[in-house]
Amino acid sequence: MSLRHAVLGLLAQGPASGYDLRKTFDASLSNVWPATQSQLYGELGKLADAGQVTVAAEGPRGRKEYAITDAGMAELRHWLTEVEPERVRRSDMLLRVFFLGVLDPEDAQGYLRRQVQAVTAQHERFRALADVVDEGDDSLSVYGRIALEWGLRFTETQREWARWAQERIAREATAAKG
Amino acid sequence: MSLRHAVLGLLAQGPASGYDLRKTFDASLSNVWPATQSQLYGELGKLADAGQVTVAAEGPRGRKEYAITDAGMAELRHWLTEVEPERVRRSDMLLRVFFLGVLDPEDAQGYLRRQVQAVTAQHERFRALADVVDEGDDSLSVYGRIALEWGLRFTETQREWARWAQERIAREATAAKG
DNA sequence: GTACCCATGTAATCAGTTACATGATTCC
DNA sequence: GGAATCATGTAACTGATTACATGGGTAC
Repeated sequence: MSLRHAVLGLLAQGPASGYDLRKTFDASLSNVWPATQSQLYGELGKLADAGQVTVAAEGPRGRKEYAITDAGMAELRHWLTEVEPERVRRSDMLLRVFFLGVLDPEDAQGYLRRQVQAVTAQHERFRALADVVDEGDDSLSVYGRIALEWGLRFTETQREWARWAQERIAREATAAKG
Repeated sequence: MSLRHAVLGLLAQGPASGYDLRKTFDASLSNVWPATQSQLYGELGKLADAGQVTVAAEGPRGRKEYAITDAGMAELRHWLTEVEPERVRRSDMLLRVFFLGVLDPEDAQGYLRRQVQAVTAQHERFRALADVVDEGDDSLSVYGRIALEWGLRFTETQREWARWAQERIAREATAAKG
């Protein structure tokens, strides 16, 4: 049910069309909540039916500009302050870790080595993004920067963990041989 | 498509029934890949149709014990070594952060304070789990412990981040007033 | 006039959740 | 005999992904 709130949150910053929202999603929200074009248009329709957004203006090429209503703002605030975030997060990266025992130790270490590389690359992408976001002073930039800081710290932690895990498996393998 | 591989991974440790798998999921895999009973039985049926598992034995009460086949092991190894894990992870906790600007600073800080509490509680649960897992010496315990270490480090990082974010918002609010 | 971007929508499919439905066996 | 546990399955619904389909406006 979070896509609905993501849309409300973006419309709380100002009116926008489905097309505008898609670009904002791709640019800033895609790291925490990806959404496809068809999902967005569908959700806007449902929100309009529920009275949480309205078509504020129509433009060329059938463009519909949506605005959040009072009911929509109330729902957004409710979600922000009263609804507890999901604590379980699916991770197929960690799921694989449970089963590394079916590989020989070299391949298990290879898996973790690739994770170090991948997460390092992602850290660099976040770093580059931070430079851009630091320019902005709108609400989405200010709080987007805080979310991005999470990404920077998270990728750093994950890199250290993957290195630690690699070593632990190496020691495990040596102990088994000797 | 990861549930399929989670099931293969568990059956790689030894034969089991759908009922057994459900218990193992609840006990160890639920933190990285939750699955419901109905999903499990459905997936076992599909895997059997695909020839990646077989019914190795039947027991009382209609119990079917499944075993992984060579084709299933090949698929599992392929998934572990060749398929890149998803890098995007949905987080409604972080999604909310983007929109904290619609709240007044006190409520925004309240949100982050609650996250500190929630993640601290989860850290403690992981710590308790670690004591239990450290006892086991089977493959799932050894690698499960490595996954758990990720959880311990991740929750620690998240707690520090949430504290930092709280302070940053406090400073932001003071600067806006002054 | 043609290529590119703006702009919206539908259909099919898949994964995951919740609820329902049923019955056998074991323990006391 | 009754409760708890073992054990499997189906149905309805929701959310997300992929692909398809269409057409208007703008810049050159």
